Amino acid sequence: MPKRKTKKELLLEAGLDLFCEKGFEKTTIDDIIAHADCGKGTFYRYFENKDSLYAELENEFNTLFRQEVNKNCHSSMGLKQYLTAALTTFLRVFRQYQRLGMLRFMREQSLGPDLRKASLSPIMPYLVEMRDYFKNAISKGLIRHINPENVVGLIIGATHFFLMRDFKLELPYSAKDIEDTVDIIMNGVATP
Amino acid sequence: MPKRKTKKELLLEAGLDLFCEKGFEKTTIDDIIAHADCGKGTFYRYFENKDSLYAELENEFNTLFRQEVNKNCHSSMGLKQYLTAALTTFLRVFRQYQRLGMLRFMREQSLGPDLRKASLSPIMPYLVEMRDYFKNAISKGLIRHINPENVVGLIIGATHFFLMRDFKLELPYSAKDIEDTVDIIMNGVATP
Amino acid sequence: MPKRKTKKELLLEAGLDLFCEKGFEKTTIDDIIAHADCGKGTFYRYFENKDSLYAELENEFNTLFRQEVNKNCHSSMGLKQYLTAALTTFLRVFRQYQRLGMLRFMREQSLGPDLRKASLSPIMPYLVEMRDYFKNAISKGLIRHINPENVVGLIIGATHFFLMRDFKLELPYSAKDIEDTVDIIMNGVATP
Amino acid sequence: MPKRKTKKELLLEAGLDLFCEKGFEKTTIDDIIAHADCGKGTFYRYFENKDSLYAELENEFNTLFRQEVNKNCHSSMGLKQYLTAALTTFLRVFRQYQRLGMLRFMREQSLGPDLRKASLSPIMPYLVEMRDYFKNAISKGLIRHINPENVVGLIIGATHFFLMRDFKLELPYSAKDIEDTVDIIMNGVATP
DNA sequence: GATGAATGAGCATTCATTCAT
DNA sequence: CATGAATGAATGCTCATTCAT
Repeated sequence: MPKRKTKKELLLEAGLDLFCEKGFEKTTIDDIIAHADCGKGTFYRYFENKDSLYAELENEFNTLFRQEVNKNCHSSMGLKQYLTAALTTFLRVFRQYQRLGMLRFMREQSLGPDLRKASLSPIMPYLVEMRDYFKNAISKGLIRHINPENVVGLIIGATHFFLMRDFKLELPYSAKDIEDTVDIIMNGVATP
Repeated sequence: MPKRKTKKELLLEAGLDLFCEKGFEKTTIDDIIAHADCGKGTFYRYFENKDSLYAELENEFNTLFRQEVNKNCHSSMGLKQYLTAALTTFLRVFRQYQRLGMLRFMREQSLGPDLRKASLSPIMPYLVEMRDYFKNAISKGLIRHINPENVVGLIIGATHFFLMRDFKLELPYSAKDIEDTVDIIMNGVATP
Repeated sequence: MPKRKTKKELLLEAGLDLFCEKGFEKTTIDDIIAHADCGKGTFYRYFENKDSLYAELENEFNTLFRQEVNKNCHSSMGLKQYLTAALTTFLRVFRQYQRLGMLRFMREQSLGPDLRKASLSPIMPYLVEMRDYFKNAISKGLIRHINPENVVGLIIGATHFFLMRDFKLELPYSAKDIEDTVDIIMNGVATP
Repeated sequence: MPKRKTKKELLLEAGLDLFCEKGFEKTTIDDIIAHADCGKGTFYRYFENKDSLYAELENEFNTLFRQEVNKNCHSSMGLKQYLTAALTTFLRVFRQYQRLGMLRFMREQSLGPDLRKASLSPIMPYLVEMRDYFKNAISKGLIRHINPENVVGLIIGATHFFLMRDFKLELPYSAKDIEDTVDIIMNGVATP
């Protein structure tokens, strides 16, 4: 028995749809309530304003992201396995909840420096964990002496590249692309 | 003898400053003319609207980007040299004209799919050239058989990562970071 | 118990008053809302723009005009009676709802040919009916063989003259004027 | 040898063209100078503002009107001849200089009562003369005892009707229409 | 004379927010 | 709980007018 959606859920969904479709700034509250098929007063019953609806959407995303990373990336994994898991998870979460991921991405561009830093904080722990994985791998002799942050950078960067290429050119990434990327990061491109 | 700036130049500068400071949507034309110290009519003498001022700024950026890439990255370069030149140039252009670079980046998030594709086109030639460089390098036996697009992806991705880290956390990249990144792409992280 | 006027009614009235007083073009929406004592948003809740408020006023006028003509002019009337009824009705409607009548008149001068033709269409049926009355009167031998359209022309023309004289010189027409005019149309000015 | 048009003449012509095409209010000074192919300063050298350009156009029209009436309508004429001449002249002047005639007509609708009266004054002398012709005709026994103003009214009204029908429906009047109208005014429509 | 860059008052329109029902 | 009429500050844009060259 599919539970009937509450007005609040309808509004959140409408906000997500419209923010993604037309951008945050260009979406009006009138748009949202029309999409959610409810009155203006109802919007203000559940949300203080557009920003606060956005904040709730972002919370949802952060929760999902955390769950997925916890489930898939462990410090006990081998290097190749870990790299693959991290890249795969990042890509999957951003794609599976694509609209939320994009939304977060778009939104934070228009914030001032302080808000921008704040918006990073729920993501940071995972990046720190990742860095620690590589730091650890260096001390174990699994990888060469390289600033571990730059390894993280390549993974994040590759994620960004694949998503952007998909977003802008509608060219989705394949399993082979991930494999290739992990291969480059592990072994480099140069012929031995 | 410092040439007196024209009203149009003042407006372009004001637009750039403010778009970067407060975002495109939140910058009003009143803001721009106050910053440029001129009347409202003057704005509309030179620009049809805010979008058209933005478009001129973007043209400026594309021109600068093209010039820098042409000057610094040549197909005759060796692999290491090329990777370093590409990464350095990308980073420098985006940073030197940082506000323009960021602006372009921010702005395109709020466009529909078609405009998004269009906004890519002036950048594409350089990405294609880069891919061709790697394709060529494979046939010469300089690098292993890897989809050259994924190599491009790592360079673009790394650029993005360094800029974002700077933008969001105010942690600028160093020459060592670039060296590290080139090293990883060439030789991989794994111990031999 | 005088029913309270709705905001929309107040706006329509204010529009009518002001269009007549200062002309359509010179009346601003600020004028209208000040006159109607309501906020700017309220105007845009009920009307898309000034033109659409005007269109509603014109509809009102056309409805009133139709009702009056239907009530007062019948094909069964004798010639003198019909001429008097037509002239009287036209004059009364335009005067009773004087401001609306004048307004329509003023407004249509500034329209392009197509809109001008369109603006005629709700009036045309009554002119056609009138022409048919005279056509019929000719075949019955009541009036001489004269292009019936020219008879209609004289009635419309006389209406226009009386209204303009009133409007411009503040010299209203009298019952005697109507009688005279009907007399001329029936019997001519020449001595027998 | 066709003299080259002066800038002022070009501006007057442009004003006339555009006022007629788009109405007085909707014509901007920018439109006018573009049409006349001259600079903005030049407009203000010759005219104080749009109204003063209009006033010059109206003067032109009044002069033409006066000349034509003086040439064609004389108190020595017989009744039929006079009626025909008056109607013909009015129609011809308004049509021949159609745009000027229409323009005057359109413009005066948007004036306040005082300006409206003022705008009548250059026309009034001819209407007064006409009334005097009929007053005189009554005393000579040429026409019946009828308020002469109402006869004038029918002539002016018929003029208006023919011009409006042409303007709105693009149905121009014929010589037969004029003949008919004169016939009605002289002899009435009723069968003897 | 002729020009057009610069101006800003004025106007239409949008949209977040409030509040009585 | 839910609604939507009412609001007005904020914003984009137009256009008559001025004035230095």
